Amino acid sequence: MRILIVEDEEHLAEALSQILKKNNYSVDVVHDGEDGLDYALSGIYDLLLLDIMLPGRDGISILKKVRAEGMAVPVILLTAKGEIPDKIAGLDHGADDYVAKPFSSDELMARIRAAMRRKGEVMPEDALKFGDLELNASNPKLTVRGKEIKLNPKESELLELLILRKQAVTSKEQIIEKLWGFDSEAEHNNVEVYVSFLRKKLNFLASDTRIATIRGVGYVLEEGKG
Amino acid sequence: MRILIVEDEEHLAEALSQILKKNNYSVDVVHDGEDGLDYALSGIYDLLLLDIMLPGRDGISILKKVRAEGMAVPVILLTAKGEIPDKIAGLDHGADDYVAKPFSSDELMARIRAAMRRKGEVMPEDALKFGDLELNASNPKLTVRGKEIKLNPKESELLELLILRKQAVTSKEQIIEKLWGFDSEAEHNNVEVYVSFLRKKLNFLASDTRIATIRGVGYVLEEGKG
DNA sequence: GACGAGATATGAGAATTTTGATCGTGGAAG
DNA sequence: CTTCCACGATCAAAATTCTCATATCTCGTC
Repeated sequence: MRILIVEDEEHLAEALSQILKKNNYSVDVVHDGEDGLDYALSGIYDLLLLDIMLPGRDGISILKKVRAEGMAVPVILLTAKGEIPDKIAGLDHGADDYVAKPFSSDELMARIRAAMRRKGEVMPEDALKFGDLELNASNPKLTVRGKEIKLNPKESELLELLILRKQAVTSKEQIIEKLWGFDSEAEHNNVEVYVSFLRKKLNFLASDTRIATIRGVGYVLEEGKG
Repeated sequence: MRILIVEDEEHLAEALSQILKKNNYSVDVVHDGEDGLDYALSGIYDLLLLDIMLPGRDGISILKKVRAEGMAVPVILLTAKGEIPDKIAGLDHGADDYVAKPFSSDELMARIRAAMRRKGEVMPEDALKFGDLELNASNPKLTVRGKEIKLNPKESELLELLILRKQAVTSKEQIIEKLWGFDSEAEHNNVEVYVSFLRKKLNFLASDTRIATIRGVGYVLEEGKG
């Protein structure tokens, strides 16, 4: 995945580059609009990150040219506060999203993923499996040998976490961080409640897989009967 | 709020500094352990962000010295992956938290807020006010001239957003970003529903303040009768 | 083996959030 | 001045999440 950043503020460009590299993207940075257009038209990028205000040629102009060339590459515009009117113009010209400065790296990453997703360049998530379980996380439901049942979001996230961690025991703290965010004041009992919900559904599906309690430690998925 | 970063990796230090400044903290950066200790002991910082691996003097050593001086300043340790054992040692020596690299800016900010909260050096959030409204966001309730009513979390976040933005019109998109996260697929109608909830409560409180609809644009708070 | 403390499980109900349907309204188009 | 339609408001019901009380289990201790 290769991303082009066109941004004249050196500091911001550097910060962006760092963030993206940390997330395993290849990054090229260009500081002015004319160069930006040249790079953009090269066609080697999987996503363009364009500042709107730029020396030489503004981001929207780059966007227009790129689209005029028939390129479908996802584009995210960076806008300073108070540039909201530009937002509309940008989206009209085929931007996939805009991000208002200042933004968090999480936000940026999520928007990048979202933009790529929208373009159909999806990262094909394989169904999550463990033993006889098959979890469809996007439209949460759980299947065991053909029989299926709907999960609600929290149940789904919990099961996903347990499946991803395989044999590793997952502590309640870890579960709380994932499901409620580490800031939260969620109680241990909340975890117990959702474990209980899941067990009920596993039972309904007559699954061989169980959620085992490791007293004082956490929970693990276990296959086969005990 | 003044924060000291002791981190030898220039890039990371710069990124951290950016993030913190964006969040309205004053930041000083030091790249080596000995200097770090000197700065830390100056006592002017509200929080220390210490890398564990450092040239000169490691983060845990700095932490120990600081605590030995009787300083209660919140400390967050930065650890590389696989330094988990250090984590325990650090927490034993009086660190308030540790953050494993790589981390998101959101995570860092949240941990910083949490660390400060824990130390009781709370940012005394002045009650949010607008016109005759007084919003207590932590234990969500809304007061108008003595009369008060409980808000649920989403109502409170919505009103908080509207108050913080004062005269500025807030779009539904912005509201969705704040209340549900911009990743979400929440509908515009969700916003309308919560606006409706709030209006009902404003009405109940006989407030002079109204949530005005700017058709096609968003919502604003307005004081006084029309 | 009996006992007690802490940890875990579960059911029921309350609170909150989300969905869907329906009704109203402002403003552009004619 | 009408008509029409996208946008917005509201209500009721469904779904989900959270809370609380109570039951059960595990393990160390006597």
